[in-house]
Amino acid sequence: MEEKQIREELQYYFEEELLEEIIRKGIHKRFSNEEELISIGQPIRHFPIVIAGSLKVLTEDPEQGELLLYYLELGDTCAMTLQCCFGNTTSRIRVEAEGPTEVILLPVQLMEQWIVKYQKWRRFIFNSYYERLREMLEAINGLAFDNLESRLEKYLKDKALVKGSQELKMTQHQIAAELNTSRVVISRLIRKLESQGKVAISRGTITVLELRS
DNA sequence: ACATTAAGTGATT
DNA sequence: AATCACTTAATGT
Repeated sequence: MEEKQIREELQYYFEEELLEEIIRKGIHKRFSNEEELISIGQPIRHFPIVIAGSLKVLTEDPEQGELLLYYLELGDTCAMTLQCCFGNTTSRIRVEAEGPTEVILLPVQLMEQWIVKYQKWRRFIFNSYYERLREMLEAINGLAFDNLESRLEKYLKDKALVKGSQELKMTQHQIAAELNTSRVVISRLIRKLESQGKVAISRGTITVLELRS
């Protein structure tokens, strides 16, 4: 993607001068599907702004597996990463490309400068915090109040929206991992959804038939 | 044809 | 809802 396109994607979020700085100081990078941007325990030097595709953010426990928290799409940035910029702590989360994705990586030192310098940046950051917190709450609500069946349903619909396609090319094993459950359980629930006409299944792909959220 | 990997299932906790 | 143990089916070499 060229500079001109980057401007187009981001111009609604930032003022001209800031946009200029983002383009000049940011590193434009492409990631392929499943590629890892940030892993747990890693010190953060850059933070990402998504300009195409999407990222997924997960927590992980070496013993207990992983859990999907939320997605980052166009114009989103990662609150957990922002936290690391201020606190100088290491990452508590893992970030991975969901399909081919393009991001702009900005050095963390710019964060504090820009907070002071640009009003729009300030708003952008606070807004990001709010959005991420809201999504996280949603994830917690799911864990606390939903059974696995409705969690799975939400997960599939969400995934279809993020991917922009109801054809999900992924194994039940992968689905199970992101919901932190076992493949066998997913297999049974998915067959149930199939019998309800909500999804269609074949080896390696699952098609979400009812796309309404 | 054979090996590997994905998915389905009954029984048990 | 998790785990085990096993089967069946699809795909790769």
